[in-house]
Amino acid sequence: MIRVRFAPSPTGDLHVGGGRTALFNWLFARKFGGTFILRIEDTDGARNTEEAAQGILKGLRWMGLDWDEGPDAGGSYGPYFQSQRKSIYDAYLARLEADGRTYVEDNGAVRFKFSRTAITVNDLVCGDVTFAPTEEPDMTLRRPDGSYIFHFVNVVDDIEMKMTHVFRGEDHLSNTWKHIDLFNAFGATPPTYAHIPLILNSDGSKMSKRDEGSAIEKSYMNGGFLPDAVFNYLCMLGWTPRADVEKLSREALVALFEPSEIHSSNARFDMAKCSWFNAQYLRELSPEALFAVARPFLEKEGLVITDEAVAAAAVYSVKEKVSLLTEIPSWVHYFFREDYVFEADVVTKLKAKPENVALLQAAASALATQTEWTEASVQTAVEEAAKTLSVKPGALMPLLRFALSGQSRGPGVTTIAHLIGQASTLKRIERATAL
RNA sequence: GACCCCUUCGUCUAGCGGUUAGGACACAUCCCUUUCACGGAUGCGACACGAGUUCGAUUCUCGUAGGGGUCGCCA
Repeated sequence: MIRVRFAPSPTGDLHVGGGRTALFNWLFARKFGGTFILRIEDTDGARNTEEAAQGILKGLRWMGLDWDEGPDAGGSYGPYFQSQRKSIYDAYLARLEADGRTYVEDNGAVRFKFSRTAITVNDLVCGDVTFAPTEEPDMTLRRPDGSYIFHFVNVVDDIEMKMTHVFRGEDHLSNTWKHIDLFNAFGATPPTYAHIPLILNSDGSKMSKRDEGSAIEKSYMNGGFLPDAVFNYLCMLGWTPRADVEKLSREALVALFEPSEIHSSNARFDMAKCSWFNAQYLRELSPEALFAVARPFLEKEGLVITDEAVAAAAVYSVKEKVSLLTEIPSWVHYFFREDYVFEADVVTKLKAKPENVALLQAAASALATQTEWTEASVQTAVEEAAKTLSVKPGALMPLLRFALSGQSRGPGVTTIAHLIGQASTLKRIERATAL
């Protein structure tokens, strides 16, 4: 039975690297019917916070990485907060002490006597990596205040929680021999490791908090991304599924996941490609689904939604023009208010030719006579007006767009007119001619 | 400083001794088009360097350079 875990330390927001580590563990568990455990490594009381822990859970849930054991999920190997497992660590430390593998410093810190033998890490990604007998000082297991150090609790919990595989960042590879030394000291079999490459900034430097795309909540949840898109993109960073396309569903990704295919070289983060994935997922959303995810971003920009059907249709009309949900408000704001601002170049274009006012008034006259108000009837009215004026409809459409939206880009003019209604359409044209 | 991992277009990558070195994103051009987009087509563009091994190296070996990581009483 496969058991894997994601073991974050709640010192800050969920990082994109952590999110991907959790993602690979999750894929592995789901593919092989294993158990995905979430363990909070909060042994450093000075740096850990409850908010950070909650933030991590929130981020994981948003990404759709559900855990089978852990906080809020329970399980037979809890508690899943290391801060609540002190008695277990005390018992394990006692075993080491009984075997003469530890010694106490003057100030009370407890150290582990390394075996100082060559240790080989059999890694699913990096292959066999052998570390020569170490010359490093013995490592500390317990601080003078009685609290435990990461390496120790990490190993003890992996033994206690019966982990079979450990997918973690490559930054841990250099320390893995220490963990194996500990497993050996306990007479336990180490799990199979898979150290995944790190995610770097676009310039190749180390990605850390504050860098673009580094924080799940700030960059993605609040940045207008869809969970599926982020999930898909992160999979492509360090792993190439054997498929002929890159856009793949969660189900497909789970089915395709193969640990040995994970790359061993670091990957640079590319926000443009991540956004491209988002655009792809955005476009396949239904009007209702798109409106549901876009709504918070609309309201955040102060747009007041009075008619949900119209609002949903308005949002849907621009779905192929945006990549991120955060871009939607600027594309649809005029659907929600009459006092929209005319963009500078629009005003310029409207005033460029004196006859524009007459053209708009002619269009308004034709529009005013329509007894039913559909996209087709709007189209008909504009064509009639154009015919009367001996111009092409194409000469009228841009002007109407400027008048109805104050912008030079957007959905089809007939779509805009239909959605805002006949009265508003006529009022907006009048307002534009008065500029 | 020591040790570990890594190195194909700008980016993510395919490739597992013989290929016109393929794809995706980005970028450029064209088509479509009432705008902006979408979509379609085309183009631009890479094997870090140096030795070996071999009939033949992007591919195997070694070295160099470069990037990343670890060496905490952080995780």
